[in-house]
Amino acid sequence: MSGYTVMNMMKDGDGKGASATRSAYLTLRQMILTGELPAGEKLKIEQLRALLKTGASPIREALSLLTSDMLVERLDQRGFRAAPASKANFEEILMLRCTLEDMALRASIANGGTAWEERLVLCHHHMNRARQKGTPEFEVAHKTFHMALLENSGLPTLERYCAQLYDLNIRYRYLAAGGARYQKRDIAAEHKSVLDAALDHDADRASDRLLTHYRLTGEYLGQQMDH
Amino acid sequence: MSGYTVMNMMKDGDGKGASATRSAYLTLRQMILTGELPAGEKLKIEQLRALLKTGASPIREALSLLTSDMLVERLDQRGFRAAPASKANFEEILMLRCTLEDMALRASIANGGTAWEERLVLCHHHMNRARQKGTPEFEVAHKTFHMALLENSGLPTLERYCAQLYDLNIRYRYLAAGGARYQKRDIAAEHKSVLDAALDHDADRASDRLLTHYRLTGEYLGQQMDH
DNA sequence: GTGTCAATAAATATCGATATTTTTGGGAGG
DNA sequence: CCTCCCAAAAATATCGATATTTATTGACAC
Repeated sequence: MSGYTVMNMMKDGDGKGASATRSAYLTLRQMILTGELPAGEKLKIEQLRALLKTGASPIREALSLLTSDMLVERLDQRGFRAAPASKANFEEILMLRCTLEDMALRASIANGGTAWEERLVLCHHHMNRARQKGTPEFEVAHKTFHMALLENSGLPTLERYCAQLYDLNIRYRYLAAGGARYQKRDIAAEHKSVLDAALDHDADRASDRLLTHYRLTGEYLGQQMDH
Repeated sequence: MSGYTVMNMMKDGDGKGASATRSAYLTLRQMILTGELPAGEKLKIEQLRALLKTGASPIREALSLLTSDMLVERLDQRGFRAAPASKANFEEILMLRCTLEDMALRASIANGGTAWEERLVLCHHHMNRARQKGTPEFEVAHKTFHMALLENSGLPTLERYCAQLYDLNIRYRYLAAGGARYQKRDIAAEHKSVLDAALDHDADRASDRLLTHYRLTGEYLGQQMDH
């Protein structure tokens, strides 16, 4: 799954050796997710070209790709802007996540398999380790764990939607709280209970724990957004 | 909602007066949906550039945009290809459509409103009229009607997913049957019963009729795909 | 035969310059 | 004082050429 050679290592990762388009895509994506490029802001090609030190073509292409992720809007002949944010949008995303992840998680559990279970355990372990290391590492591990829960569903389109919605939700975490500040809740315990239920093949319990996890976070963020 | 002037009329429609990117986007999209560009086929820039008589930049950007619709895959540093098709993908799409359209339709009905109901009646009428006119007109009107059912949900992200999945499904209609050939079923009656249930604010009945409509079509197409 | 490697051919990706379009701002006319 | 319209400025969109990268081919060694 991750057999790197010196040569193709240049094309993965965070984009240092990748194509200019991919590099720009990853950078801009991060900037929008973290709010460094605020919601609704006009994205001027020239400005971004200077910022990323690359030509206009990679920028334009990256912005077109970000349209897939609903992080950028394209206004024909009038350039691009960072997708606007609103509480209504936030709540829609939360609702969709609950519906779609429920479906994906149940399918994953139904498919089962030891390979998947082991991957799950490993991702969970990595996530806990990453908590000590720092925020960016934890963010990555957190997403990996959540996606691993769903990635046994055999439903790639559904998984894609879930990944998209996950990112959109992260964006609201930054917009609302200015970062990945967590609350008093015992997030680790919530994750553990989802993991345990999944390993027990208890779809109802796993789904319930997962959705509760999302709804609690959603409630917290919703409050933050009201100031 | 559709206040045209001579000036901005140039930027809508099928792309004659629109930007080269938009024009290329619409053309390529149609070609992929109808199978003129077969599933899985390599999409060479030079070849498309010659075909659409435009530069490489609009082509590349259009292909990047088609990535949003899951109609094109991007292989970093190796160009683009039309998204592959499979029966598994077809069935996933059918399943997702049923789940998501059910949700959207119920939300639309819950919101209600005479404006929406009138729009529905009108779209249904246009669709019936278009049946006489010919296939392309009917295709447009058919999609418009189906989307109108959902476009009162107040859930734009969900609507977007539904529209995407609708297109992906259309593609399988062309792949399986070589066109919009309909079967012996009385499609018109199926549409009418969805419309009536929606106008009655009977969400359960409307959803049942709509999903039955999809599943019957899905069954038929599934058979076609087995040869 | 068969596999490897280098040279060649093909295709992609990117740049820099230019054409087009939208936006802005400052009068003239009402 | 407000509105409309035209010119200037800014920004987008597009082109054509070039640099990079990947795919292909054929010779050579094993």
